[in-house]
Amino acid sequence: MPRKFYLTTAIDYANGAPHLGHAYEKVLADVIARRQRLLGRPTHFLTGLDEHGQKVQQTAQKRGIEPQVLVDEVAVVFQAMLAELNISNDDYIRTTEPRHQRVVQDFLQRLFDQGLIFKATKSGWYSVRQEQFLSDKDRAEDGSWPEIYGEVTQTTEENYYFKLSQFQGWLGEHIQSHPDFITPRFRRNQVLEFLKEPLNDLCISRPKTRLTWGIELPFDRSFVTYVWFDALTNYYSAVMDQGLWPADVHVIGKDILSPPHAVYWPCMLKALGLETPRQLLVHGWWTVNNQKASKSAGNATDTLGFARSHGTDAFRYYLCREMVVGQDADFSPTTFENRYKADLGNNLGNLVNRLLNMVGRNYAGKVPAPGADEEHEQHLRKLWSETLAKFDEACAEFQISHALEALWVFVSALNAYIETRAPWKLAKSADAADRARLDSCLAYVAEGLRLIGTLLLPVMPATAAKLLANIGRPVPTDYAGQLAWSTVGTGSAVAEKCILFPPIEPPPAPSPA
RNA sequence: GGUAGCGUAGCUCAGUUGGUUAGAGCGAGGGACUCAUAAGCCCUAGGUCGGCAGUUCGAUCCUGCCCGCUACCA
Repeated sequence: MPRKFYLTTAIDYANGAPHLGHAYEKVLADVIARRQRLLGRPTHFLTGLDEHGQKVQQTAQKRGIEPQVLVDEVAVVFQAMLAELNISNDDYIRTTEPRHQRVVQDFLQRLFDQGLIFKATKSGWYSVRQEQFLSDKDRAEDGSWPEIYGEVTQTTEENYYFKLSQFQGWLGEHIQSHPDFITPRFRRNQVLEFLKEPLNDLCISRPKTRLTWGIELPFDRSFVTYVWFDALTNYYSAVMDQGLWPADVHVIGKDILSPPHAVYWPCMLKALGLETPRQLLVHGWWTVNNQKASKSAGNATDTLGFARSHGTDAFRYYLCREMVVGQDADFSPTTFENRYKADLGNNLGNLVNRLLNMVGRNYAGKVPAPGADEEHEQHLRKLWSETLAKFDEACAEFQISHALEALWVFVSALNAYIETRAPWKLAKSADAADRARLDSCLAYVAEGLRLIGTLLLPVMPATAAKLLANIGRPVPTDYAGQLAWSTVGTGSAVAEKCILFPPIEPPPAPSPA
């Protein structure tokens, strides 16, 4: 039994509604997870919710409810999004759960006992409104404090710190000697750049006088731990009893790469004598219509509506196809509809229907055995092996968009192959050689579609399964033996008609924003 | 201000370890066909490969400078 492949997304912060960024990260991780499972690798896929902290406490206060009540509500909403996107996570961790809090406190106590957590006094400028210390870089040009900070006063506060600086040398070497630790490569360079400056020790606490909604420090109950020792620990706390550590991949956004995931987390683990995760997969951000997605504009949440209007799988396809992992990408209704109509409806969906109709008409709905093996057929088989190689290579680097691009070259080739063979003409011929060509044409398109559907299972699980069902093939649970060109489809009973991607009338255009 | 990178057809981008005609997809125009979700297929884009200078027999790909943009950092 191979060791399980363990991957995670970042846990979402329980303040606000799910938006495109949340959705994308889950879809990307889900595609990786589903593909690993199909490749025969037992997989554990974790996502979850980060529920402590100031903003949650404040929001709860404003609404006059307990923070726990608030996060229980938020958890329902976020989990509903996972269900809607057909995310196959095996577990969902919430940082208010005892199983998590226990581990966080254990971590803190162990580091405290080792002398790696110490208490220090910090004095400086403090914004009461923002409840945070300010530094000189927060000042306006003229040296004054910007309006958003409200009253700013000199304050002195005691807090606990983690001796992060002690691990700087080790971390630099670790990143140097593990070139794949941070993917894509240019993100890694940014972290190395960051490490050229000396690290400060990390403040890990807040006094309860300022913040109560958090996990208490086990060695000083008048403080709670703040942000990273709580949030990052979820990756470990969720699986510590299952022998899954270290994680193979943490899927994260570029905003939390440096320093949290690339610096704090590895150093925390090192200090605790635990292994570091194998890889951080860093994705970019989405813009919407080339504008920064913002809560106030609501544009980032509106995009989730496409999953409902065009189907979850079309939405998943679009996200995967449009974003080059690592880069930022733009979500626009126009490109969404173009992809839906062209890639999905016209190229793929229509191809399926072409096949079904012709098999129904000429072979009573049973896929024929291939007959002629001529240049066109040989070319198609060769193209498939090239496509598969490219697809695999791209997926190994998590470049799902490139993988799909390569696969669609093959989709187009099947459409072109039909034109070349012109089965509607072959069907009228009395020549036995033409009959053999017709056999091959439909057998080959059916086989091509089987392979396409199989490869698409991680990206569009339901649609790919529907495709396979409509061409009379079972849905594989393992890729072994499923991805090579074959004749397994011979004799399969195909459906009469199948519209995988029905035309969607665009909603009446609202007045342009 | 520092570091890295980018600037290629209307749009989104690929590419050339320097070498005869610089590519793809989408959009747009044209054509032949009809199995199909009015889908699919074929043909057409002549774009100073950001600007200037240099290295070279020869640069879009190398070097320098300039302009514009982006990311990370300060």
